[in-house]
Amino acid sequence: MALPDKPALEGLEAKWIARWAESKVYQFDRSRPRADVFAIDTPPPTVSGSLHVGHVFSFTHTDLIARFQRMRGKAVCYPMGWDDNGLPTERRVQNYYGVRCDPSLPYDPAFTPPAQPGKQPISVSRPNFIELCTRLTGEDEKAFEHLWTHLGLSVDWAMTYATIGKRSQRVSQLAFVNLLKRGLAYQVEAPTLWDVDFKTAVAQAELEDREMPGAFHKIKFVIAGTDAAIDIDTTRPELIPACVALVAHPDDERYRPLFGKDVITPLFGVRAPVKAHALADPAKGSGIAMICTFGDITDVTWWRELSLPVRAVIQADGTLREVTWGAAGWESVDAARAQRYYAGLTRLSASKARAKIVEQLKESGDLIGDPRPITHAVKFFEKGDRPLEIITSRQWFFKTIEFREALLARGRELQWHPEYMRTRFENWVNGLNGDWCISRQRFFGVPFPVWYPIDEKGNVDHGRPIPSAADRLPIDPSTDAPPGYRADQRGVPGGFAGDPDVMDTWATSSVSPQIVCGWPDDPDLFARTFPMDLRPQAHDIIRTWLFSSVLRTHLEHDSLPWAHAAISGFVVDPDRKKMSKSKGNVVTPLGLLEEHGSDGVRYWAASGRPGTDTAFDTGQMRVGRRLAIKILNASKFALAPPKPAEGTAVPEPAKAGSIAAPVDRAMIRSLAALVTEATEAFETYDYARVLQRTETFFWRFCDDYLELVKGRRYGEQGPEGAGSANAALTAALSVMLRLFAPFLPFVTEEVWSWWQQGSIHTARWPTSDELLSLVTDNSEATRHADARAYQWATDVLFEVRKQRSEAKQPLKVPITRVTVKAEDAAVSLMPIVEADLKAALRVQAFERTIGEPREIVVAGYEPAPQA
RNA sequence: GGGCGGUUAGCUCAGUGGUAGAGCACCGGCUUUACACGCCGGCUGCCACAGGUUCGAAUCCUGUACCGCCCA
Repeated sequence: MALPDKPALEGLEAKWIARWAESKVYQFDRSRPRADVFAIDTPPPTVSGSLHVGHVFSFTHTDLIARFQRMRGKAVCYPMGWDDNGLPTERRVQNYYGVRCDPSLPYDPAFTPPAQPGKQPISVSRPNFIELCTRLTGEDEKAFEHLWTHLGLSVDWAMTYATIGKRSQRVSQLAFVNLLKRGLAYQVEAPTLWDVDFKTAVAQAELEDREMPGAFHKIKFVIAGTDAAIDIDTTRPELIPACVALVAHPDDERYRPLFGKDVITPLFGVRAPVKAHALADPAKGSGIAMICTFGDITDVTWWRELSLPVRAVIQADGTLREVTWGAAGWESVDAARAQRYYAGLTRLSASKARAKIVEQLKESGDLIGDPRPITHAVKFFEKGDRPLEIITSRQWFFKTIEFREALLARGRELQWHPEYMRTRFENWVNGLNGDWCISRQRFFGVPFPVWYPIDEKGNVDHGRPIPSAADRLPIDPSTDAPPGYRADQRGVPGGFAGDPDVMDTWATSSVSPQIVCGWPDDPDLFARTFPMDLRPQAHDIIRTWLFSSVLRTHLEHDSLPWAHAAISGFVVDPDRKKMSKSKGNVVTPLGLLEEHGSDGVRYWAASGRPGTDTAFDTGQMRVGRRLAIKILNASKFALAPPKPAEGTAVPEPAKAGSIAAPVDRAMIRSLAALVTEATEAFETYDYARVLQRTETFFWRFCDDYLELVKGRRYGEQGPEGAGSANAALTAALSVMLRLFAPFLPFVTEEVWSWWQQGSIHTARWPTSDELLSLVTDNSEATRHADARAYQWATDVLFEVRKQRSEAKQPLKVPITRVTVKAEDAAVSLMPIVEADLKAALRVQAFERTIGEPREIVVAGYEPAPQA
């Protein structure tokens, strides 16, 4: 193959993306045994979102490892998944098409969405809605795949899965049915974290604290049977009608006398006991708190541990329900008065009810002073807009809490990169306060493969769920009938009802290893890939994806899902802030790839070690691009035919023992040391070091070594010197290209194709042995002597260059004489390197004397010819 | 409130006990037949702060400050 006259980066992506796809270089060879396989549990990106630089950053890291392992000879199982399941897709579909899902409507096969979303959303049936979700995610997936291939991810696209796909549904439902059989999945009516806008349950893992303005309201509670009163500070006075008790710390002297007594709630006149519990914080407000049904998570704990009654007022849409005061459970010392006050609150949202009740409390004289503004942490659904409420409802749960110790042990068993990320996991596991709620009141998700019998009176019997048979999965209980029933028995007395909910998206993505590895339908694939080798992901989803995956595999397979977890950092602004959504979207990843080249962008991404937040820096991308160009040009030079007259033939690979010149041997040996270092660093996921060391070596190689051998390689010192130099050049180039290949897959593949067979990405990772076998003499004494000679040559090179630069002499002007004074050991090296130095520096003569200190002096330049 | 990381040149970052480093930026010089997306050279530092250990500390220990994050 010919060397290009003027090599360039332009067009390399398009050229190699097509050829790699054609030749299937990244195809997973599933005939290989487990020991030869490296399996990666790639994070499935949310296709309804947009890919941003953070994705490019972290997915590049995974690709570096995948490419390294492939070159080490592993069959790399590197799939891509699409997370199209769940709320983000529903929201996007609603906005994109201007529709909303109404599960009560029948399917309309003729429905087509309007070209432009209208002002009023169109109501569509659940099957129609799901069709739109599928359609839009299909388009999104294409755009994502285009970006990933453009970035050069070495994914086996034949293995792609989607979290809403048939196979994912089957695995997800099957795993659920297994846990149900073992009693590890259960359904219960219990207080649940609830988003009032989305009207869905959410899990602890989806919570976030937000600092919000609020106010302490000091409210008077009369002690029953006395005229005395105590003051309660609360931020949620609207929950006074839901108050079931007061609570203070058992050691709190101020309130100890009240324990066991009752108080009467203001406005509503409800008798409520005063209880003691260690979770009451004496320093918060007045030190005694209302327990309501339910104001926050602590209320739930108190309710459970103190065996308190339920008096819930907030309903699923976030408004206050209707209450008949005086009825059972709503007893009041003055029901008429309670009813009068409560009438003003009914059907108000929590925040409006708060304003209203404050007026009422002022009027009744039960509010002491003015509300005192504070800011406090309020729990939100991470995707929500209003504070979470706690609503009692029927939900499915996976048992989690009883496995706390086992999960911590799994966390210790897992190899984390970096190590300290394990702490995040442990913090989270130790802070778990309940089992994992997996029901979501959504539409586009994996349904629960469960039905319920309807009794003769038409009541749904949730106590006797009918799970699907495993071999029928996946099923949809809203269209399929349970075993032993006919389809027309749906919703009628004596018939059945399908579970209306879908699973938490993490309940599906947490079985991604099982989905990818073929569990349980392809035991051969499973045996070759599971447990997997690597889970790469960002640190913000340790508590969700990593945690839930470890839990699911622990429960299903009693093992870890993977041996290693590599946790990438975030991309941050130069001012250390997390790249904001708006900012991240301004720089489109595809634009970056086009502007700086995929190799350039990957170079920047590869500088971020695992766990380290990395500044978005187009300067580094430009540096990467320049490196790629330098590789093209240096390769062209290194591969140039030894005698230009011989045309365009590229040299043969170097043969054993063909490198004999001391300078060449020294260069090859230091490259061998680099290979050892790089391999070790890669094995410990320190890819950033591999790139940095290789780059430094390569640049020195170009600036010093290439310059030193420029004359010799063309035969100025005879055929032996030329042979050694050319053998060293090709051997070094071959190794450096392979070291760079995981980072700069396009430019290295291009250069490789000039003179090698096959793809560099399936070439053998370099070893120090392959380099050392090429040099003639590796005895201890020779190694030292060669290293000293090379060092001495570069010392002289630097010194003469410096003097030329200071003298402002053009490089083409020959230096007539350089005097060298140095210790004997150095001067005696001159015969070895003098010819190389003369050629590299355009020095006509060296004059050497023994003495110290060292002095290297340029004695004169050839006078410029008169113009 | 508890914890984890970080703080090194103007910027981005290497550097785990032995004379402070790289790239970018900046300044000066140079069209050298691989490369001007280049080459040669130069400038740049109380290694956040305060103590301690040590012959010796950017590096180990203690504390403080600030930045980011996790958990409660």
